[in-house]
Amino acid sequence: MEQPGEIKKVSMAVIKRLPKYYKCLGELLRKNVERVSSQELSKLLGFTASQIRQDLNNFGEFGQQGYGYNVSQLYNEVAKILGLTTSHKMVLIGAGNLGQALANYSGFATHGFNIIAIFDTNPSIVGRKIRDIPIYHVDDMEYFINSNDVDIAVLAVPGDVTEKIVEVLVNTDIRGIWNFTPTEINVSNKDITVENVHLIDSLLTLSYRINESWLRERLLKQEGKNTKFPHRKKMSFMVK
Amino acid sequence: MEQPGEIKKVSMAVIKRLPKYYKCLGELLRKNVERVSSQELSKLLGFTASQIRQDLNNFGEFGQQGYGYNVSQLYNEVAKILGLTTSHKMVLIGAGNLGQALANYSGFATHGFNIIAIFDTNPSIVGRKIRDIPIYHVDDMEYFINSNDVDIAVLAVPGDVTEKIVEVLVNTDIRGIWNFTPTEINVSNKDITVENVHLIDSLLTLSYRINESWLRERLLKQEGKNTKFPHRKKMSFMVK
DNA sequence: CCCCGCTTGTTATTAATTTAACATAAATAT
DNA sequence: ATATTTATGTTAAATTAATAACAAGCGGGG
Repeated sequence: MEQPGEIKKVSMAVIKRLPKYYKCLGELLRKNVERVSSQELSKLLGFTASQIRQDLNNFGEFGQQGYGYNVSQLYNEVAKILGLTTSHKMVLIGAGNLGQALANYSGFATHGFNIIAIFDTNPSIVGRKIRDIPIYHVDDMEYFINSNDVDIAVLAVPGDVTEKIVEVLVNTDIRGIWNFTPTEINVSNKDITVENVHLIDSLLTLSYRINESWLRERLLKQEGKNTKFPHRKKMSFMVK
Repeated sequence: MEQPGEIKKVSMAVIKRLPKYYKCLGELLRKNVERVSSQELSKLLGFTASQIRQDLNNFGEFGQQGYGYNVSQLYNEVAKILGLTTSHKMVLIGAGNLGQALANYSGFATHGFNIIAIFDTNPSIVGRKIRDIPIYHVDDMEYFINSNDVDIAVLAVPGDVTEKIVEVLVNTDIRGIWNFTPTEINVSNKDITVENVHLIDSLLTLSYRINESWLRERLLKQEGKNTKFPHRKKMSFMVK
């Protein structure tokens, strides 16, 4: 069933839960809680105890029967899994509204993610600083990234220049792109990981769920799924 | 199998894809493409044609055999499903870095989401405006929301005041909360929908995936899953 | 020292989601 | 007209994820 050297792929569903574990364990640690069972975690997180045990077993055996998990140890293990043992250097690209907000936000640094430079094209801000972080011209970005061991590029530029920036980034040693632009990024055949933050999608999802109750009524009125929407009776000609 | 009046619940997996359909169809519409098949959509979106047909059939029969979908009609249907036929009034709570960035972002308005007021407690900004949007004191929020038919509250306050704000919001006619704070919101037994945007989670997920290759090596070195981490040999006593 | 209860890691079961298959109907070409 | 192609809506199969079940190991108490 399982080849000796083969490692089972961790599903995205599990990966998405890892930050929740990490944050929850961090809180327990700050409260000086020493041990925790999967059942206790279940109550705190809202996942089933079974799921928690199975999630963690993707990465190792961190607990002990009859005891549970040592909070401090498990926290450290999850931190390792998430790659938080070393700090990460980031550059921020785009110092518009969102970019400035990200630059000013101190929450990332507490987890070891530090913005060490900002890049923009606007001559009125290039040369200035945000919270001691220097703003350079985008033209200097490629050189800077390669010579400063930057891990992550935070992309907060307008959608229409995304492609141009990505073209530059794929020629650098960057490992990940945190993409706040509305443009989807496809980096094929490169070992660059992309994480998209599409705020509009999130808002539209919220809108759907707000609208859902009304939608149900509409569907009911139509007698369920068997309603036809014959959108055209006849069409003289058609453009491909 | 299916009761006459019963409506099958639309899964979250489907809902999360709706914005992608909406955006893709919008682009086709702007390019004056008149018709599109599930196969063509498949290429554009990266989902299988089968999945697209099944997703859409959750809401009705919008296509025609041998023809495909009329782009304009399908776009309008998806817009209806997402609740985008009427515009939405939003209030922004918290005019810090992120709040200001959100207030300045014009992208929401193009989809009919308008921030009509901002609330904060900082006396140095209360009374001022951002892009013509007035900033009021949080104390006036409850009254404002109820008397102005506000649909959505955008929450961009520090995590430690989230609870206080939510306590006020549940007493209003608000329909949805778009939560940018790191604090999870649980509105039990209320018809308020919450959408969380946890940026830190997103960053940690990115970090995991960047770290993944290294992690695989580590797991391999340990000979897969059979490695024990005996975290304690002996423990004299224990604090619950 | 030994038993009892607790809690893990893992296997089995169930549920959900995705993909494939196909019967059917419209559109186009002959 | 008629045949052929196209592409849907829907049912079936396969895959993936979540939950439940349980054997085995550790801790605590007598």
